[in-house]
Amino acid sequence: MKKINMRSDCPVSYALDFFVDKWTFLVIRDLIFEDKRFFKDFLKSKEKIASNILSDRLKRLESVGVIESKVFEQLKTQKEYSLTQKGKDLVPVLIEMMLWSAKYHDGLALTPEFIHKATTDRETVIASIMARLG
Amino acid sequence: MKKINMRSDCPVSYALDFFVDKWTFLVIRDLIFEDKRFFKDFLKSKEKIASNILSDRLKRLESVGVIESKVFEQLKTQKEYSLTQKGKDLVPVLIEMMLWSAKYHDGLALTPEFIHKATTDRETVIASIMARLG
DNA sequence: CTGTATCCTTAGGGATACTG
DNA sequence: CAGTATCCCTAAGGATACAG
Repeated sequence: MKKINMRSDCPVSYALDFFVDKWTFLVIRDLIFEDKRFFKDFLKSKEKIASNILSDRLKRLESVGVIESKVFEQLKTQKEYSLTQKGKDLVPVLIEMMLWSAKYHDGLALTPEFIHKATTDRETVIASIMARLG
Repeated sequence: MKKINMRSDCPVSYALDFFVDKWTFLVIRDLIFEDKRFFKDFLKSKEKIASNILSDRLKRLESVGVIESKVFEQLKTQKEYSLTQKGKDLVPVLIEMMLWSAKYHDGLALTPEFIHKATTDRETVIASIMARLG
């Protein structure tokens, strides 16, 4: 499992050490915006994560307390993943990343409505996402 | 030079493709919070970036329009690096990363005052950083 | 379906010597 | 001092087969 080496006490560096890889944040994105909960759901994301990598990242995210998993009651062979509070608190980071990307690159999958709303009424947008996540 | 492969039209993925490496964001951090401007300044940051990597990242950041460089008039052998608007617009992303890190990890180099101020009066904090950057 | 294991390739990056 | 070039090593991660 990918392990974290803390390079300094800088809070930026700390965050980077956590998510500087190609996949961690995409799994979190899927949990926040795509309502994905099962292994197979994450596998289907358009960036095409390999199953071994997904397995590794889910384990690591759980080990650092960003997600949690429980047996899915309707079908005991499946595990259901969800965000912890620590994970939900990444919403503002995601939002800022998205707004920056949208500002400087055309053709990304973001509606003008969302961009406008998130820019002018950021707190409300974040609050409503948080509410949806429970 | 490290090249960017865009994996999808997702704005999160887009941002990740840009800064998913150990150094890019630290260079930006140094420009925003440490007022570093010269090659040797970045070399001195506590995470100890190697000169070849720094060289690569500065070139790439300039090529994607996040920083710009100009000959330093007082000493023509030096180049002075600074953030473009696109670079300055990363301030909110940095701030959110820092707050998340501070919330979930003790001992990071952030004052409680800053954390409090940035949490309760985010817009003002961002505005004052932006103002300082010019 | 949920993962795990294996194999293999490549990219990232550390160390360091070097040039203008 | 500002960078560049080289060498080399390791870790990240694709492909894929497989197990419960």
